[in-house]
Amino acid sequence: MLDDRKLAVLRAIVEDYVSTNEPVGSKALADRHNLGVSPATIRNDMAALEEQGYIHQPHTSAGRVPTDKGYRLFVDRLSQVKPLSGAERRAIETFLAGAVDLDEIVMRTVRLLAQLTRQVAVVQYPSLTRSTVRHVEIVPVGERRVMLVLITNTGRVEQRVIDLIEDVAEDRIANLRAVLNTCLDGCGLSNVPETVAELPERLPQEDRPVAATILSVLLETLVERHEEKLVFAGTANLAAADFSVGLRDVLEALEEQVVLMRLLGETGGLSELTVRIGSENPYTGLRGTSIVAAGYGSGDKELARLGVLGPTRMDYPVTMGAVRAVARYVGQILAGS
Amino acid sequence: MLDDRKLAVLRAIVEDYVSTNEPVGSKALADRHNLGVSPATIRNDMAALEEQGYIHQPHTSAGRVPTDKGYRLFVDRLSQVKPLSGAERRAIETFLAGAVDLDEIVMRTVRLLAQLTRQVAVVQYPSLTRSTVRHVEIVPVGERRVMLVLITNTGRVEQRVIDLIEDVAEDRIANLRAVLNTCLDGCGLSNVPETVAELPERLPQEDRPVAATILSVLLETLVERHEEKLVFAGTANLAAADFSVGLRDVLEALEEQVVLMRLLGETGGLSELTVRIGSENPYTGLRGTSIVAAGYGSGDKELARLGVLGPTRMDYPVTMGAVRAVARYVGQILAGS
DNA sequence: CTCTGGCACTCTGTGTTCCCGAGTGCCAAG
DNA sequence: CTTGGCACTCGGGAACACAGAGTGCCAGAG
Repeated sequence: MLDDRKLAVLRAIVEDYVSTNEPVGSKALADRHNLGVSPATIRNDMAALEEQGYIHQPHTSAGRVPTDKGYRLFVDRLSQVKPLSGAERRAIETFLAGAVDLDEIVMRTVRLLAQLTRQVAVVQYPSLTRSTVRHVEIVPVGERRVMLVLITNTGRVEQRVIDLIEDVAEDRIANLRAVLNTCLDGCGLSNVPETVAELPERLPQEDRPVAATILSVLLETLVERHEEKLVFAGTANLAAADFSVGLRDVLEALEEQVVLMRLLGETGGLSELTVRIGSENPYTGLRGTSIVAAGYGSGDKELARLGVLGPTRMDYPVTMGAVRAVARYVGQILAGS
Repeated sequence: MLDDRKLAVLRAIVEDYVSTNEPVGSKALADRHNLGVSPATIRNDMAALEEQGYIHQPHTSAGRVPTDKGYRLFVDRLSQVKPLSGAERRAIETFLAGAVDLDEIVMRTVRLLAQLTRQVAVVQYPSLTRSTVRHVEIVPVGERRVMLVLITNTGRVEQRVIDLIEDVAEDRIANLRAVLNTCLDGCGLSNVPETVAELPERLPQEDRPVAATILSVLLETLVERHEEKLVFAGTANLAAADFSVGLRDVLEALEEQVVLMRLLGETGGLSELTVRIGSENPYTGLRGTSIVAAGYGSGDKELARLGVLGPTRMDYPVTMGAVRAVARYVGQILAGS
C-alpha cells in the first residue's frame, strides 16, 4: 500500500513543512532531499498519499501540507525522539537543582520546558491522591480555631482553617495529633478515608465530636483538591508561532484548568510520551494544536504529568525529546528532595 | 488656553474613540454629541487640541485619535469613576465569599477582575513583609530533617525543608517550637530579624547550633520571598482587543514577575487608584497599554496591590470602577477570615 | 472676535483587472 | 515503473481607478 519511498516522501514533506511553514511542492522536494527520483515520480507518490489522506493541498495549484493523519504516521513510524544535546542536559540539571521547595521546582520546570521547546508548557502539581502522608499537624490559631496542615511525601502542603464548636485544651489537641499521625503516617492519600473511619474508636469519648469535625474537613480537603493544580508558561511563544487564527481559543483553553487537565491525558506509564495531534484531541477550540505530554514521578510511581502545547506543525522529534528529558529530571529532583 | 468647549470636545473624542475604535471626525462628533456647534467650529477646536498634543491624526485625511497626554487629561479632569451596578456588586460578593483559603481568594479575585473588565487582571499575593506571624511550626520529617512552616495572619503559609547536622530529639524540637512561638507570635514580619537575633540566649547551650540552622533558614525565607508572588488571568482578552501588534511583548511582560511588580506600582494609599497610560509606564514593550491598579488590604494597612492591564484605548471610568470595587471587597474578605 | 457654510484638496481603503509563476495532472515514450 | 513534456489552474502581487471621509482655509454673518 505504502512502499518505502512513499513513506520517505511523507517524511520529507513533514520535515520541510515544519521548517519552512509553506506548502511543499514536488520540485522543491526533489531538490532538497536526494530521493533519487524525479519530481514527476514524486508527484505520483504524492497523489497516492493524498488519496489516502496523509497529505492535502490547500489550493489546486499549491504544494502539499501534512494532515493530522500524516503527522500521526510520521510520529509513530517515521521519526525518532531526538535526545537533547549534552549542553542542554547540563543546563536542565543545574537549573532545576537550584530549587528550594515544591513551588519552585514546579515553577522552574514549567519555564524550562517553555524555553526549551519554544512553546507553551504545562505542568501539573504532583497529585495528592497518589502521594502518601508524611505528617499531619493541628495548630491552634486564636479561640476555638485550629489550622489543619497536611504534608505529603512530595513536599506538598495543604492547609485549612477550622472553626470548632467548643474550646479544646492544648493537650487534647496534642493527643489527637499524635493519634492521627500514628495512623496516617506513610498512608497513601487514597487510603485515608478508610483509615480515618476507624479512628474515633481510639479516642476518649469526649474528644470524638471535635475529632469528627476535623476529620470531615480533612476528607473534604482531599476530595476538593482532587482537582489538581496546574501551572503554565510560555504563552508569548504562541504569538510568535503564526497561530493568529484561534489564538483566542487557545488562551481560553489554557485558563480552563479542567480542559487542560484532560489534555495532559490519562496516565500512560512513567515517562511514556503521549502525543495528541490536532483533531485527535477532544476540545474543539484547539483544532490546529498538538500536545506532547509525559508522566513524571519519583521512584516508579507516576505522580503527575507535564507537557507542551503548540501548533500541529511542530518539530515532534525535538519537542518529544525535550519533554521526556524534563520529565525524567523532575522525577530525579523530586526523589532526591 | 483650553476653554470648556474644547475640553468637551476632547471628552467626546475619547469616548467615541474608545467605543468605536476608529479615528473620530468632526462631523461624527457633531452628530453624536449635541455640543451645540457646527462641525467647522469643532474642527477649529480640534486644531487647537492637536496643537497642544492632546490628540493626533494618523493620516492627513483621517479623524483624530487621543494621545497619551489626551487620555491623561481625560482621566484626571474629564471623567468620574463609574460605580458598579448593584447586580455586579452582589455578584462579586457571592463569588468571593465562597473561597476557603488564601490561594482560592487570590485565584477567584484575579478571575473576577479579568471577567469584569474584559482585560488582563493581575493580583499580587498579600505581602509577607507587611503581615504578622500567627504561628511557626517545626515538624520532624524523616531522619535529621525538619520542615519549617510559617503561617501569617493573612493565611499565607510558607514551608521549607531543613537538613540538620545532628539528630535532635522530639522534645527538644518541641521546646524550640514553643520558644519560637512565644517570641514571634503577632510579630510583624519585618521585625522578625531583630526579634530572632536575641532568641538563642533563651535556649539551652546544646540546642543553639540547631536553632541557628533553623533560624537562618527562617530569615532566608523571609528575604527570598520578598520577591512577591503574582498571579494573572484573562490573557484571552488580549487576543480580542485588537492588539495584534506587540501582543508578543505584552505576553512576555506578563511572565516577567519583576516587570509586573513594577507595573503595579508603589503603594499609593489604600484603595487609591493608580493609572499609568501608555508611554508613562517604564517598560518599553508595553507602549500602547495602560495599567489601572489599586492597593488592597484588611483594616487600614495595604497588604498588596491588584490591577488590570489593557490597551491604552480602554474605558477608564468603568475599568477604574471595577478595580476599586474589587480591591475593597477583597480587603473585606481578608479582614473577615 | 467667534461661529458657520462652502469649497477645494488630500488621503486611505476597496474593488477591479491583469499577469506571473509555482505547482499540478496527464500522457506518451523510454 | 519512471521520466520529460505540456497544457491547465489558481493564488497572490502590482497597477489603477474611485468613492468617501475628513481636513484647512476663507469669507461672510452674528
